[in-house]
Amino acid sequence: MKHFLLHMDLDSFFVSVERMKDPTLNGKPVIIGAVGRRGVVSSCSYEARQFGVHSAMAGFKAHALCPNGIFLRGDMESYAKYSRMVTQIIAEKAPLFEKASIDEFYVDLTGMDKYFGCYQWAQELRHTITRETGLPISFGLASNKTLAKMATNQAKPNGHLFVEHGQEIEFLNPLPIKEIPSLGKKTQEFLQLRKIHTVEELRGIGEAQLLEWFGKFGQGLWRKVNGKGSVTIQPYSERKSISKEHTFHVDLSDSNQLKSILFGMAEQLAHRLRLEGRMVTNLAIKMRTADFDTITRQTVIPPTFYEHELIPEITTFFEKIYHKKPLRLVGLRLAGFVEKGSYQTNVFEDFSKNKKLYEGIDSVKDKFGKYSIQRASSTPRKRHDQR
DNA sequence: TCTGGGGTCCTAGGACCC
DNA sequence: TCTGGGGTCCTAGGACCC
Repeated sequence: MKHFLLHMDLDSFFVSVERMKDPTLNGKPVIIGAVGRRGVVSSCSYEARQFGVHSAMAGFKAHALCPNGIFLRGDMESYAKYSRMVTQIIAEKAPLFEKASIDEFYVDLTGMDKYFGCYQWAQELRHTITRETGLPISFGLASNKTLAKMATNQAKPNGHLFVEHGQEIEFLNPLPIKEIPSLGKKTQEFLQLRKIHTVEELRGIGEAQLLEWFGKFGQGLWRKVNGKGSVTIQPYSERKSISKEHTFHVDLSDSNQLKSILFGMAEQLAHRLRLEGRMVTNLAIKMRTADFDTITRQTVIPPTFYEHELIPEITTFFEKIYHKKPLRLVGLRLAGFVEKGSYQTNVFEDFSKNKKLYEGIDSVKDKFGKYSIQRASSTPRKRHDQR
C-alpha cells in the first residue's frame, strides 16, 4: 500500500502567537524566553535568527548577538490556547491525526489519494488553519512520518513540500545528517569526526557498522537513511510522568529553603494528579550543582495524590540524598501512575477522610488560580527567585 | 553571565525469585 | 567441583525533542 503521511508544524509558534497579540512585533527580531540571568531562548523569529540566535541558546549570548532584539518572557497559557484552536481545526477535517507536540501534528492521508489529491487536501488544510487562526504553518507530505517531518523542515518557514513516492533517496541524499530526527548533537559530533556529513555519506557506512556503533539506535538510523519509517499515527498517548523544576537566580544550599521549594512543587503536581484522578508510586528529586552536574535520585512510595503524603516522603528522602553542595536547580518528578481503583489498600478510606479538605483546596485553585492557596511550609511562588 | 522546563526512550547494573 | 539463567523490578544517567 502507498502510504501518505502529512506533518504540519507551526512556524516559530510562540513568536507567531505573540505577533497575533501585538502586531507591532511583525518584521522585528523577537526572542522568547531569554529573560533573567539564567534564561535560555525557547523560540525566536526568523529576523532574530539572522543574528545567529537559535532556540536553547543561553540568554546572555542571545543578548550579545542581538542587542536590539525584543525579549519576551513567554506565556504558555496563550500558546496552549492557540494550539487547541489549531488542533480543533485539524480534528474536524482529518480522518486520523496525532498531536506530536504543542506545535506539531501528523495526519494519515493514506487512501485519500483515490478521491482527492493528498497534496491539494493538505494545502487546503494549511490555508484554513492560517485563515482561521492567523498563524503561519508549514507542512511536509511523504511516505512515512520521519520523511514528512524532514520535508516540513526543508519547507519552513511558511512553505510546503511533497516528497513523492520513489523520490525519497534523492530528497535525503544531500541533507546534512543533523536533519535526521533523533540524530542530535552528540551523534552528529561522533559522525563528523569520522568525516560523515550528509545522509548519503551516512548510508555509505552500511548497516553493519551503524549497528556496531549504535546498537538498536543504529538500526533505526539505517531505516531512516534509506527512506523508511513509521506510518503509525498515535491519536492519544498517556503521559508517564509529571514534573516541575526550577533554576535559581543564585545558587542555593540552605536545605530548609530547598525542601520548601520542593514542597511547593509537590502541591502543584498533586493538584494535577487529583484533577486527572491518578495516583503515583514513584518520586524523583533532581539536583543540579553549581558546576552543572545533574544528579537524580528516585524512590518507590505508596500510591498517593496528596501533598500531605508526598511531603514527608520528600523530607526524609531529600535529607538522605542532599549533601550540602550549592544547587542551581532542584526538580521534582512523579511517575509510576496507578489508576485510582487499582489499589486495595486503605487508599479509599483515606480518600474519604481527606476528601472534603482537598475538594476545598482544589476548588479554590481551580477558581482563583494555582497559586491562590499554599501551605505555610512551602515557599510562595516567585518569592524565592524574583527576576 | 554559559547552559530553562517539560517530557520520552534506552542502556546497564544489581537485587531477587524460581 | 568456583561463578546457571530467565524474568522482573528498581535505580542512575544520558541522548534527544519541542
